[in-house]
Amino acid sequence: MQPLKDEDVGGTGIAAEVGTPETRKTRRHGGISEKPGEEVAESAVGVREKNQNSVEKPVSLKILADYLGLCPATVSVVLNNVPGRSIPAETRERVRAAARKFNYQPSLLARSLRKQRTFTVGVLAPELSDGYHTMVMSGIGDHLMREGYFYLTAHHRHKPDMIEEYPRLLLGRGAEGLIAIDTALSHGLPVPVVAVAGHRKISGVTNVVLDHKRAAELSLRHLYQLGHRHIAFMRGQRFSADSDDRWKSIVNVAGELGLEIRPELTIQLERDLTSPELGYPVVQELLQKGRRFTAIVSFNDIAAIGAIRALRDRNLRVPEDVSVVGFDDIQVAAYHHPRLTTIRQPLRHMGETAARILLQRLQGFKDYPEEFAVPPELIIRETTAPPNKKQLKQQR
Amino acid sequence: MQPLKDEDVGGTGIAAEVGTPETRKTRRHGGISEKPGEEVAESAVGVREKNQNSVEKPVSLKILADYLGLCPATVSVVLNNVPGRSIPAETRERVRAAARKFNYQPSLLARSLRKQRTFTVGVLAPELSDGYHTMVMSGIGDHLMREGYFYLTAHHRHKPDMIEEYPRLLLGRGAEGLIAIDTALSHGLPVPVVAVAGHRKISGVTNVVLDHKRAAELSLRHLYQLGHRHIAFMRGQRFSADSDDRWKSIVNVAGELGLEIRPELTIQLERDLTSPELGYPVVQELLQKGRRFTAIVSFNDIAAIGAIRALRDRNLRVPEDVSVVGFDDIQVAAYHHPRLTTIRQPLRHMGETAARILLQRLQGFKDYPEEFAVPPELIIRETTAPPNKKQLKQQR
DNA sequence: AAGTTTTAGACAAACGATTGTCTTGTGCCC
DNA sequence: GGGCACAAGACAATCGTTTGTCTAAAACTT
Repeated sequence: MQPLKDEDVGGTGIAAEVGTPETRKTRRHGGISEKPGEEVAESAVGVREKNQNSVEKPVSLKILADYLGLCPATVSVVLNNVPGRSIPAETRERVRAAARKFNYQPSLLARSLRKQRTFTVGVLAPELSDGYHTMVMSGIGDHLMREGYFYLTAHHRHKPDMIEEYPRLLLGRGAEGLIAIDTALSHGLPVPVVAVAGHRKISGVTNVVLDHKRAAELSLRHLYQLGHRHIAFMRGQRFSADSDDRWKSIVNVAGELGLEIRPELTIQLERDLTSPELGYPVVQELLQKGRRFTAIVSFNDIAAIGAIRALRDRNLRVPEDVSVVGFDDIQVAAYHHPRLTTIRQPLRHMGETAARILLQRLQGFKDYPEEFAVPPELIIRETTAPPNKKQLKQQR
Repeated sequence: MQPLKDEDVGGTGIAAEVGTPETRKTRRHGGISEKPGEEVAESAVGVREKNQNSVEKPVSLKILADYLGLCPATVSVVLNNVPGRSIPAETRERVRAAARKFNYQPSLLARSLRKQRTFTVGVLAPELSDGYHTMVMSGIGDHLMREGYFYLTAHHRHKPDMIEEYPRLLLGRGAEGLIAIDTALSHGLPVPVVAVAGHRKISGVTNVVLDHKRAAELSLRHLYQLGHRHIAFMRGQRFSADSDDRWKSIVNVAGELGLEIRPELTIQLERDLTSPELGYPVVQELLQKGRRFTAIVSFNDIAAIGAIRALRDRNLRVPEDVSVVGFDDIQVAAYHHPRLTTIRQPLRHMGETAARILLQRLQGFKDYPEEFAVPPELIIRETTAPPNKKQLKQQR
């Protein structure tokens, strides 16, 4: 940091002539001592405010400028390397040294206000605590932070009034764009929006979705090839944006394969749960009613785990008596007993994709796709096997 | 609320004469049509910017003021119900009606700059995707949103330079306080900080921690009472803030019970994983080395699930041959097979507590505790049972 | 009728940056 | 030595609010 000393000397020579000396004399130094050697004294407030250690209260541009005997604009110009301005290298270095010395951090708030850019986006999700949203958020967070963006999170628990209100609040907070996870937006917004697992087509909203057709093909073909013909299906909750698309694809593919979808073997999930309890009572009920089936296509892994528990509790073995296919491939799926056969949604990847598309749109990229489909993957583990002859015989 | 009506009546009579009509006429209307009935016409830009539907570009205070023929300050005063200002009820209503009509949303950015209050806090976590942080975040998010705060999230993957850098960035973004989850802060900050599962004592940082002593008592007593004497222990990863405290408590309680902690039965977790893979290879190794034990005290549920898988893969039954106690009580714990006996950490509650304490401190509450311990709970399920005689006999 | 109080707002100065325009002094050229 | 270009930075407006002060007119007082 010796340059500081040199500059002080040189600076004195030059700067003494710049502006009226009076101007400089009359400038106050905003609380920062001007003698280079002298450190800023901690105000001895005694017991109060003991938590103000290690990082000092932020220094503003103005204070820095006063200290340097420059005007704030010049300091700003130097620190931002604004092109087309002539500032001598010596002054530049002097400014940068001071900025380092006082650990100057520009107020992003003020800068955002001025530039009308916040480098902040809003993320809207129904919940924070379950695996699905969490993985997507993780992908989103990774990408955004890598690109120097921050994000505000809000969750709405599927309540329509909050789904209506939070986007507005987030925009008021300066969010330049929004990512909505599994959220039924009812209309567009004045900023770019990317929806993950959004089902509706809304102008201005890019949908990042799973390729549900392919997913249905993977799971149904798998069961079909194993020999299953009597399959129970779970439909997702109505509030879940994916439910409809996924169901349509299943119906579609079942038709192609010549598989029958029986109403009495179709479970409609209703409860807003993120624990296996979601799948337990509904399968239990199916069994109590004496329904016969050799496989279950679950809406997700969590429900599949609940379903398996319900089967076990009725002394049915998985996969010997009943096969189960999950959906999502959450982390515990591979460590469940038995290991879960499932359709992997590349959730983290979907989150990253959503973030990437949003940032592209923020950078003025106009030619964005209306929909972006991500391919699923069939992960065959231990919960699927050929149907049990005995079970089959009992049917019909 | 009837008083309001009275004012309306009284106000009308007074306010009709106020202000020169000329003043109001000559003001321009800043692009907003002045005829109350006439809606703002969508500028017909054709193909471009089709995403600007439903919510218009934000209207500023100035535009609203111009439209009303008032000055921005007055409008602000009305909308914020600033006390001690005399504005007739008629004008107030006129202002509010206009605000509703144009869906005025104050710029929180500008307001924050002016008031030096952002109602935003920063949340710092190692990861976003695992159950622990997710549950804590969920509690934090709930409380903050309930109180009208927003939060910025950052994750650092335990990298020290990021742990150093992000707090600064978050403060630059206007965070008024910080909640650090499982993060090894090295020093205080110029704002209130609450650490969840932080281990160090740092002035200005309130620690919200689990009562580890109690947790160790619950799990060890339980195993002890069942008859276990040869217990394997997992120590958490060194980067995990909880590891040390938890281990010390275990050592402590083991001493009180007269239980021996054998180095050859102690597993040191090293890998930075959030999947059951964390616990699989380490237990596998223990078994390969031929170590004898009748119970495992796992560092967390995820690792416990991996451990159980490793035991099974060596044809050891849980709990008949080996008992396993987890930690955390994550959602799948109750639905694992067998259902996991574990120590429940009230994670969501801890998150809420952290948020609550932070907000209290932000509101100037000085007398905050340095540490806040939350009691754990023993959840006995199916992975613990009395030790197997045969296993016992083989020992020693 | 003059003085005082109250009312209804306007005015202007912040908050902390960025950026287009102006000023002043210096160096250079012929 | 007069004109010109350029260097170095000051100045001022701006982003959208909030808030303390000020003013003109009206209303009340005696």
